[in-house]
Amino acid sequence: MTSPSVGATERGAGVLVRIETLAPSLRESERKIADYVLGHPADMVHLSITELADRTDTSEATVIRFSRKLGYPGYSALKIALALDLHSTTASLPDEIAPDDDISAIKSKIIEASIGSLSDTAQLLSDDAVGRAVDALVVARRIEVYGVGNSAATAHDAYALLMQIGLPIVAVLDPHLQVMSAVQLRPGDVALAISVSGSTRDTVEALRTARDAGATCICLTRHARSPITRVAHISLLAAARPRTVGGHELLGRVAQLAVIDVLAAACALRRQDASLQALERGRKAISASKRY
Amino acid sequence: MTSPSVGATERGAGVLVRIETLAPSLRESERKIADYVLGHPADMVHLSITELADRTDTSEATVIRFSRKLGYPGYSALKIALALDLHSTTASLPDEIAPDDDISAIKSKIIEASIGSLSDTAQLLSDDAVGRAVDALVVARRIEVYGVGNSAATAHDAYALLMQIGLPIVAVLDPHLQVMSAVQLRPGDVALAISVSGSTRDTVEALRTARDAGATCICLTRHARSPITRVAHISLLAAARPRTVGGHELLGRVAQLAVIDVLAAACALRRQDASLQALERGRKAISASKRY
DNA sequence: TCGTTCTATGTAGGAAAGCTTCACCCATCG
DNA sequence: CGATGGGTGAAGCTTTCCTACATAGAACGA
Repeated sequence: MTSPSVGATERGAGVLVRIETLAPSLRESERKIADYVLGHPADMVHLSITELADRTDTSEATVIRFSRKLGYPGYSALKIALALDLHSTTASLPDEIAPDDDISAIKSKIIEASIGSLSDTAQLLSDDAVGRAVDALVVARRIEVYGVGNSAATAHDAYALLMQIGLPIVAVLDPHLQVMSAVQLRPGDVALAISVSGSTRDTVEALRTARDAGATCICLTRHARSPITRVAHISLLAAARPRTVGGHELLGRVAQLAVIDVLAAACALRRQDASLQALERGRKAISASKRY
Repeated sequence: MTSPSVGATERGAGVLVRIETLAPSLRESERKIADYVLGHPADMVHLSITELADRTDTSEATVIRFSRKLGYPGYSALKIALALDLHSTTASLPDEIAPDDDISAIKSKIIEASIGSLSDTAQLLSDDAVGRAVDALVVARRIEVYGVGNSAATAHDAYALLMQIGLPIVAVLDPHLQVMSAVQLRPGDVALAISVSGSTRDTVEALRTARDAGATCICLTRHARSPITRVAHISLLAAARPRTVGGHELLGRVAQLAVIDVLAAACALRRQDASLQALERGRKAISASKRY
C-alpha cells in the first residue's frame, strides 16, 4: 500500500511541481489528467470533476485517485490548492533551447531553469524528511554514499561536503563495491543513494542491500514514487526543470547540490562545535600548503 | 467614476477589494460574512458553505446571496477566485544561518542563497568567454578537466556531461597525474581547470603545464583576478554567495554546475547532429540495461 | 496454452456540498 | 392597525463529489 519512505513531499508543496515528480509513477489515464492540468492549470480550477473527466477521456474515479496520489483528500482540495498556487505560476514553461539561440539566450535559459528547479525544490523537499535524515546522519557510525553515472559526481560532492564537517562518510562509486560495502553496514549506519531517475538498477540494488543489512537508507531523487523511494526509509526530493536541446531532455543537477548543502548545514548546526572544529582543521590544512 | 453604468468593479478585480467596495450595501448577515472573509481569507478557501454559514451565524442561503452580490455564480466560484487572489507572501531572508534556525529556515536560506548565486552568475559570466570556450571545445582533439578537493566533484560532473554530448573529454583528479597528463597536450587541445578560490596550487600548476604544452586553457572560478585567471586564456566566472554557519563561510557550487550546463548546451547546439546522436546512444545504452 | 492473480480503469449508487424556494419575521408606511 | 416589502433561515432539491464494486486487460505460473 504505502512505501516505507514517509513524508516524501512537503505538505503545502506546489501542485504542478508535485505532478512532475510523480509523473513516472502515473498510469495512462492519470497521465492524461496530469497533462491536462499541466497544460491548462488556469482552466482546471473552474472545472467540475465530471467536466475534467470528460475532457481527459477518463472517469471521475480516476480523477479522485489522481488527487489522492498527489496528497490531497479529494478533488475540491486539489482545485483549491492549485488555485492558491497559481498566482505565482511563472509556469515551468518549456525551456526549449532553439537551434538559433545565441550564447546569451542559452545562458539565460539555463540559469532560469536552474533557478526554477531550486524554487520547486524549496516546495518539494520535506522538512520532516530532512530532519530525520539529519537525525540519522549525526549519530551514524559509518555513512556511505552511492551513485553511478551522472550521479557519481553528485555522490562525490556529497562526500566532499559532509566529510568536511566531520561526518564519517565515504563515497562508493563502483556498483560492485557498492553492494559489497553495503552488506557490511549495521544498524545505526547510514546509506545515502543518489539517482535522479530513481530507477537506476545498480543504485537501487545497493540501497536494498544496505537496508537488508539494517542500515538507515536515504535516497536523493527527482521522482517521488520510484523504485528507489520504495526501498529508502527517507526520501529527499530535488526538482529539475527539464530543458530540451533538439528534442533531448537534459536535467540539471543544481537542485541536488542544494539539497546536499541543506543536509550539511543542518548537520553542522546540530553537531555545533564538533563540526566547526572539523571545518577549521580542514581550512588550516588547505591554506597552509595548498594555496598560493 | 461613479457612473450609473453596470459592472462598477472590474471583472478580474481582487475579491477582497470587491468586498470592501460593496461593504456599505451589505446587510447585517452579509456583513458578518464579509468580516469573516476579510479576517480569515486563507481559512475561508478551505471551508464548505455550511461551515462558513455556521461560523458566521448565518445561513447557507445568505452565503450564496453574498457570493452573487460580489458577481460570482455561486460559492464555489467565489472560493476559487479568492484562492487565485491570495498571495503566499515570501519575505527575503538574511543569509546567515543562526544556531536556532529550524530545518525549514535552513532550507529557505540555502536555496535563496543558491538562487542569488545563479542570478549573480548570469551577470558575471561573459558571453564572449563562453563563446570562445565553445569554439575551442568543439574542435579539440582532446579535452582534459582538472580539479582537486571540492572541485574534483565539479570536474567529475563536467566530464560526465560533456562526454555525453560526444566530446573527447577526460577528468583527471589526481594532482600528479594532472601535470603528467597536461604535459602531453598539444596545440588545439583544451585544458579546463576548476578551482573556486582560483588559488589552488595543484590546479594552477596543472593548467600552467597545459599552457606551456600549447593547449588552450580555460578556467572556471569564483575570483576574476586570481592566480588561475592569470594562467588561463579564457576565464569563466561563477558566483557564489557565501553563507556562514557559526562564522564559517560555505560556498555553494551550484553556479559552477550551471556554467557547465551552459557550456554543454552551447557545444551541443554547435555540433548539432553529432551531439544529438551521442546523446541518443547514451540514452539507449542506459535505458536498455541499467534501469528498472 | 490456459487458468490465476493482480492492476488499472470505469460504472453506478450513495453522501455531501451547493443551491432554490418559500414562509416567517420585523420594520415601515398608508 | 393592517398592508407592504425586504431580509433571513429552514427545508428540500440539484449538482458535485466520492465510494464500492465490477470488468477488462496485463503479468505470471503451471
